[in-house]
Amino acid sequence: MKKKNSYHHGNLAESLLDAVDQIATQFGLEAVTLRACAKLVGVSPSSAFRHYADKRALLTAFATKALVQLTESMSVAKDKAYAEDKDPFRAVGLAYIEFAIDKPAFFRAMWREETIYSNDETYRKAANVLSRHLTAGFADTIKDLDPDSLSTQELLAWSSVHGLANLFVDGPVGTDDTKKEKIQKAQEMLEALAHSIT
Amino acid sequence: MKKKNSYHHGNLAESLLDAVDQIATQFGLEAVTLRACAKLVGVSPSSAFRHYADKRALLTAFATKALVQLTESMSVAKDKAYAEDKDPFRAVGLAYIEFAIDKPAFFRAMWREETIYSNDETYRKAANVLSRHLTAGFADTIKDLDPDSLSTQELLAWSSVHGLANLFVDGPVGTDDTKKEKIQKAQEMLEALAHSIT
DNA sequence: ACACAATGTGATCACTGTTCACATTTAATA
DNA sequence: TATTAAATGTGAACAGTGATCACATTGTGT
Repeated sequence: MKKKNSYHHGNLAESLLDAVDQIATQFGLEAVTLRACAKLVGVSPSSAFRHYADKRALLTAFATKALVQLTESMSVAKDKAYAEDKDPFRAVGLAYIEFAIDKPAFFRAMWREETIYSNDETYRKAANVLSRHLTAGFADTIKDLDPDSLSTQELLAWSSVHGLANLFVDGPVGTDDTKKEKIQKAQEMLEALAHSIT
Repeated sequence: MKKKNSYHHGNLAESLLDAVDQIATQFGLEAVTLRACAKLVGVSPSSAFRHYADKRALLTAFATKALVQLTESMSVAKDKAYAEDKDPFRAVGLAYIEFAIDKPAFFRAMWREETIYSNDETYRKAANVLSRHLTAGFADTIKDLDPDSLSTQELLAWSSVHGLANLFVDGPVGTDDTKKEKIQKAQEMLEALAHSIT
């Protein structure tokens, strides 16, 4: 990770994203400051603008990274489910919720329209990929006629999973629960949901 | 609404909440500024601190107001459903989603842990009342053994509704839809959900 | 009528995002 | 290799932000 000890940093764009993660994880997304990120990376505040037009652009890149990571998590979970001959639907749904629990900073940033440029091209592309992987994860349990538009079943599945993740991260559900207890609740919900969908 | 034209405003605490609503609705929650609120109300910036310890305290009050309003909306919808001999479950769920569509600023502020004092007493009280009304709205269609803890069915119901509301407000679902189209999707989802719960 | 609590003000502080002329380094070209 | 151009980092500045505090004004209870 560390490069030259001299004038040029070498990997500033990526390092700034790490700084955002670190600060957001520790103090919350609202506490993320360009200056704090710069200081954490060991660089002057203004240097950030060589890589990101805006603070908002930086957060957009961060949100994009979150989308990619979540997609990856779901993909892994799905493959694993297939390999172990388990239900991919439950696995993918659980991966979604687990991501939110494990990386709340990323999860929160992902869809926060007001703090990112949601029209940014790479962001939109990542969002589309995620959407595809979501429906693909459901593909074996849900009849999907049109892969480009969400069916009602898919919408129900996504909404439930997304809703529970949000209730865990920002809402009043599971506040005093351990991670295991949360996972337990999530599994129960997915169970009930699976019955209504299959 | 307008009071004296003199030194004392007369209703500053409440007026500031209106200002938050107005600014957040027009420019987004992130654009809400103490100074902008004060200016909108026609008062000096520092006067806000006589009524709210913090900017965060102001936003907490705003979130509390949102909780109360949503509770009221669901309550009305439930009563209406009973009066018209319709399914209260669908009515309450739809009210939740419709609130998010109609008042995104309130909806967003409601659960944003990072920008409010979620331990504030009146906030917690309002959150509890909402939680009760939610489960009460489901009461006729969902068997509820323990009214103090959410059953799996209730959790699924709340998650779905909350998730779709979030996907509409901040996420990638229904971005180009009219309100009617969103409502339509919501009803379809609730329909599918009702089948799995009853 | 008077004192006192409540409420609003203006000046001021540290901090934020952002800009810009400038410094330093790397890469490309001759 | 020597020289130039592009990329990248810097420091000083700017207006706008939340917050504080002594002070000004008004309302209330005795």
